[in-house]
Amino acid sequence: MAKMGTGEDVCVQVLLPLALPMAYSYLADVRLGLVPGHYVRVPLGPREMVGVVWSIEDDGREAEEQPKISRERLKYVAERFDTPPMPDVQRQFVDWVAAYTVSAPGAVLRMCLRSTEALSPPKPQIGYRTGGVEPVRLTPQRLRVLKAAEGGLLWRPADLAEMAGVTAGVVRGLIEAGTLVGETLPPLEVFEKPEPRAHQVLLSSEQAEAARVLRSQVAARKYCVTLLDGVTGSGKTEVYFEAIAATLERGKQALLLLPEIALTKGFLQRFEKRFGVRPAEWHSGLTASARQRVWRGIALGQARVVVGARSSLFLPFSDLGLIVVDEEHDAAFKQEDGVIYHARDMAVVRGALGDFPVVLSSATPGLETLVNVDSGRYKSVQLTRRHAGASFPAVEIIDLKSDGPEPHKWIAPRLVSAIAETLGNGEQALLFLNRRGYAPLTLCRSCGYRFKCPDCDAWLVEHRFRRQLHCHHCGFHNARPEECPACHAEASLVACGPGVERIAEEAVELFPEARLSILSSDMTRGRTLSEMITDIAERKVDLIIGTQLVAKGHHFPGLTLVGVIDADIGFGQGDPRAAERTYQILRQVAGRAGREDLPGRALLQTYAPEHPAIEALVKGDRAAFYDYEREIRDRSGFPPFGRLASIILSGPSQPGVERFAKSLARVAPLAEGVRVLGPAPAPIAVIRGRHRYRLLVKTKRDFNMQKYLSQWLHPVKVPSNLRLSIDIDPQSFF
DNA sequence: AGCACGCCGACT
DNA sequence: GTCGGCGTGCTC
Repeated sequence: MAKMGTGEDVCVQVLLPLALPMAYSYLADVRLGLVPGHYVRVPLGPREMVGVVWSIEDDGREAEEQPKISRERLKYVAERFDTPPMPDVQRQFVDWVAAYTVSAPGAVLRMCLRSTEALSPPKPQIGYRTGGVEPVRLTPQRLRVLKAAEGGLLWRPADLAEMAGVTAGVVRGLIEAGTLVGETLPPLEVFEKPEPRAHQVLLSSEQAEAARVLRSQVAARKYCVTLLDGVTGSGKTEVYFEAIAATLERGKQALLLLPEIALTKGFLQRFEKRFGVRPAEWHSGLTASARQRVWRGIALGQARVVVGARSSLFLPFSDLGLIVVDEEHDAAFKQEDGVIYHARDMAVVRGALGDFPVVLSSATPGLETLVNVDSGRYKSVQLTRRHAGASFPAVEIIDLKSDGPEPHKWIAPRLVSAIAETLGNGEQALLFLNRRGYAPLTLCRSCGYRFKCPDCDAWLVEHRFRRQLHCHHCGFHNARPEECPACHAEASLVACGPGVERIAEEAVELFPEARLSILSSDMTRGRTLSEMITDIAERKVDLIIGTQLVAKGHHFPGLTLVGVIDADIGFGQGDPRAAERTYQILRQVAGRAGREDLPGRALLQTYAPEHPAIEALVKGDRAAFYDYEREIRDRSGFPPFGRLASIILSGPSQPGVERFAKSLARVAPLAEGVRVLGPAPAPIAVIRGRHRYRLLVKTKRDFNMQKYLSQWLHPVKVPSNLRLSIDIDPQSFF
């Protein structure tokens, strides 16, 4: 339906949600009234696609992106959507993130267009009720449908079919026969406005002061970043809820970012209790229709508060006025594939572009954040006291070198007696081990064969409940064989090391009467997880065995003892970040104990009691740990005192990837204060059959990493069977 | 990201 | 002889 190019057409540059190097030019009738930000449907090769108008030629002068083909050959914009245009600030954000992460703007735009169906108004739903003509034939199935539909209410066909236990065809037949009559249903589920003063809780004086600071920042409507730095159980949530309330009072939208795993029913209920309505939710588990509803609600400004995982940064907020990043240190904020970004850092950028405050909340802030506080870039408010005067649990060490359990056991005698004592008092105990499954490695005693994933460079983890061996890096799993696949010896396979299932097995032997619950992401799915958490909170469980999952802010009032099975996971590889991670998670887990009037204690099993992270936990001296960590990073030039980028190459053949990685390293430009390390096999050298090599670029703090990388990589032709991805600010330093 | 085009092996 | 495997390259 191409029209003739007349003077009535404008040339617009449309960014498409594809990893293309630039926006494409199209013609559009001036009467379409296109402005930058409009969502449009445009032809692309044999198909059509939704994109966003990025710029428009202004009176005679072309926009900076020149079309490479002549104006006569340009195609026409097919449709303009009536959805409000993407705000300028979001387009700036897309460009900024693309430039920072060295990725194509279109690849970032793709994250903004996760629900293209949401661009059109939802089509009205038809509900059906009884009351039409008598059917000619009344089969038993038809009768069941009519019985289900009686009462005069309107039902959707799919629901009717399900209620009557018949197929959709039976319902359709009755509709066609005119027995069921249809009416348009009122649009369901509009977003109710959260009420800032629905239910204010009584804040402690310390909380009130912190809330006052945050409220005044919201009132100032200026960009600033504030670390809400409070020990576990000090009530940070109530404080940032006040900042959200203040934002709502000023008619702005608020975004609360949580690590995906913390987006629980419990948390949403807590929000609902405070604000009277449920917030809009955004995470990977949403259905297509929920996604559509939320996206549209945000674009139209109906949804006022969004609680979401990292991808919610790219939602089309019409009037965003605050971002809160809870558990800001959490590694889950790092997006590891596609456009690689850190949601906490990008939230700060979004705040700067939108000129509004950003709140980072944590009991164990990232070192980067603390250094930004030191330098005055970020402000900080502190909460030092726990609820109702509860103190941080006493942390004690069990030195596994001298006081460890007997061979093939994992719970040391002192921990066993502490658990017995706790359970005897009618209190709850938690055993923490950040390893899923039964055993992280299975080997053959007679020939030494080790079970390894065929597609990854990783041991297979035994899951004894399922009688399977699993790869935790890809979906691979198989049944656990009875005999060794290499030497065929029978009954020679041994499980090495513990996972949570194995700890549970030992705990059952030790405490047969205790009611036990395993909390691990692969054993608890969806609703069951929240049910299990509720069971624990209601004290239907005595002993909890859990992975990382248990560390995330759940409130268990009866829990007074935390035992850490292996406090050393993460040390030893020499990666400075690993020590920080271990410190953060142990501190969080230990903080689960004794939140109310009951004092708590934490026992850490370790081979390295002298490690600064362990010592800091015992002494309760957070500053000592961060001082140590700051010193190490400063001396070695690691972030935040230097910059890092990693270049990951992956491909089907190991020699091919290695050869290209080496050739890439050879052409790295020389520059003052830049070191290119590697290539070395990436931390997990093979994933899903793809071999991975990694180059690490380490520079001084004030260095334009993106410019350097572009100069280096732009002229390079990457073989088409290899993939090159860039990770700016990688989490792991080795 | 799709989707077409194109150049090689095994099938009715 | 064709069907179809997925490598390669283009899309305003």
